[in-house]
Amino acid sequence: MATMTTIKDMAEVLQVSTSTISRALSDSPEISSKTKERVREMAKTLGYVPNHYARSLKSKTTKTIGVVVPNVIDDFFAKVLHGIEKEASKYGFTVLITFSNDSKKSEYKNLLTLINHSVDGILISFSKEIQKLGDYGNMLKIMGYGIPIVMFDRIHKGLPFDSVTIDDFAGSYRATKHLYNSGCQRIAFLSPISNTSVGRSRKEGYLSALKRKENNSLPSFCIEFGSYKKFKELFSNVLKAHRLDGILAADELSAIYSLNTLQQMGYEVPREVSVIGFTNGPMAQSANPTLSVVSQHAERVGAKSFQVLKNRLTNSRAKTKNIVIASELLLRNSTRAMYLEE
Amino acid sequence: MATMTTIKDMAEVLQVSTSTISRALSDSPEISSKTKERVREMAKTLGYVPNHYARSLKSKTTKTIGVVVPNVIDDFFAKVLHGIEKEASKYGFTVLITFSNDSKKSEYKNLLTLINHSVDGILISFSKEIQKLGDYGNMLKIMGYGIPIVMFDRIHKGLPFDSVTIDDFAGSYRATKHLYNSGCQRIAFLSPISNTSVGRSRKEGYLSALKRKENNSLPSFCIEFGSYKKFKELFSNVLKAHRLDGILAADELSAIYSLNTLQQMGYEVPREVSVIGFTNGPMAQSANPTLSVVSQHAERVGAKSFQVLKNRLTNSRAKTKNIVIASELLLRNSTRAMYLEE
DNA sequence: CTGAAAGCGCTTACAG
DNA sequence: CTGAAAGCGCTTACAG
Repeated sequence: MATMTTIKDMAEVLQVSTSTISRALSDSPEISSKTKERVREMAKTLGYVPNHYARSLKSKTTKTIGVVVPNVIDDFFAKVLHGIEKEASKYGFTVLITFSNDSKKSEYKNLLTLINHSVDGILISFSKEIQKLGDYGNMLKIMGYGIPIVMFDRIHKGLPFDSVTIDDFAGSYRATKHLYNSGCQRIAFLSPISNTSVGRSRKEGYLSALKRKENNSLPSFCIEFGSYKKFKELFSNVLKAHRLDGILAADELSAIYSLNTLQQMGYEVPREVSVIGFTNGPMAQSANPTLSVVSQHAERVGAKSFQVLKNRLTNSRAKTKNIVIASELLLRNSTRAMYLEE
Repeated sequence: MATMTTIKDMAEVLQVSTSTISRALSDSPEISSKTKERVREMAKTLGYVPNHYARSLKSKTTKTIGVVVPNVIDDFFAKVLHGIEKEASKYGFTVLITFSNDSKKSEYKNLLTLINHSVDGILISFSKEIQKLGDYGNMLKIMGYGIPIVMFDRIHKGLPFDSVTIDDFAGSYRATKHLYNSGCQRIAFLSPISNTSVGRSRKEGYLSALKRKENNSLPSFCIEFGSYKKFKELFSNVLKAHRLDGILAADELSAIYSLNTLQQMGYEVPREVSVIGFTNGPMAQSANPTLSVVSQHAERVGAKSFQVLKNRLTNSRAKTKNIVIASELLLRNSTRAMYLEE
């Protein structure tokens, strides 16, 4: 901890009370402008920085929020974080970021850490583990502290918190529809996140689109896996067995991996097989051919999440809100031109 | 801020003093095990979480460190952050992360925010702006607070802080050497970070390798740019004008972009042009052909940085340390097999 | 083994 | 316009 000049130090030097210093610093109308001037100057030359802890101990508010996020390696989360930070700093809020690494235990530990750092509120996107187990007992305990919480992306509807998500169902539905409208007949869904709320919605959107196809419904092929270890083998087997001609991937990595695998196996993309992936990340943009994606507007998700939390802070009894950010289908070169108009 | 049970609440319930509660909680040998037992149980049922702020106000130490990093979108920084967080949590430290977005002003603002959050120490990787200007006056002011600081990756040697970097010069030297040993004669260096300490070392490593080639020295082509906007145009012009046959890129994006541009222009990689990039990120791994890279072991850089800071915390007067983490040349398919042994 | 008291750095109602 | 005093939630030397 740094050696800091305190209000008391300044009071001694200027021969006034600490109350006066405190008030002058917060620009209270009770203080004469002469005094304010002197105090400010002193503060500047001494490099005074208010002690955030002492202040919040009194004021019961810290202008600090906490974030619990699965990781920062995924482009989506990295961008969300950027969005949160940018928006928060506009309002003078500091952001404490923690990573759950998709583990329920460290997620809970992080939550507690944030609470004992007296954050004013918390933004959370749940770990794979808690979403898989579906056991939100930890969150009930956390609720006992009465701290405002906003869920984003990976959420749980059973919890009475505000939420910010993208329209995963609709995004997936739209992408699937685009695939068959451009001629695909045997479309597979790839997902390493089948146990998350997000993964489930995307799967439903995919299945739903296949069922609702006007004339005849199309067969579905769900390829779900826990890790990328055996991805290539798994994917190429299904590919050959069912002569797939369209791929919808629930995340960036599986989109890229499927694209690479297809090419290595000698398939031409998009002439023989079309590919659409979720997340408009750097890999999608630099792939060859460039990848058509469902863009999630991650920064906007972050910014919006902060706004919702901020509103919750000032109005704790408002009805809970569930914000949905529209995703966008960005067509690039891994999909064919359309055969039918939507 | 959450409504929390305090030590005082528990003292009332159990009819003992706050001192006893405090001591019981910190497992002081002075307290009977019976009392400890009762207190712990009570703490558990009441969901007691110690107020970190109050504690640090007394103890003058917070077990919290701050990080100032340019961004979290670059794979390198994301991984460093993971490394820091992982290592810090081993020792019960909390990590406050802030982003400078490569701006000198917000970098300074972040530093001050961290200090008034009473972090025990700070880890920093400088913004492009401060490195370009070379004006570290802000850091001198920060030094006035006497807070331990460790620089990582983008550092400034004139400052009396510990540092952790990778061997940028050697990594670049080795990569360049590999390029000409595998037959490249006209090797260019691509850099969007020419103004950073890291960028400068990599450039020197490249130039140095070209000069020291045994028989005859090779021509150098430095392509430096501030943004990727006109990358393609700039790059393809130099490429054609000088018939380049080898590329060393100082970051992941320019490596990928150059690879893509080469292919779009009809060059075969690596038969006609070889490419090596810095950063072993997801793009490099998923590129087609897979990209040979200088891997920076980013997580290790993060973990090591935390360790150095932690040591500094306990021994403030030790000689400053400059740790260098060895980089590694990972050969994949964007470079040819060797002609000459190194 | 336990308690009363002081103090960390601030803010703010109360008094003048 | 300014000051003395109490208190936020904790820790710890001092006393018993």
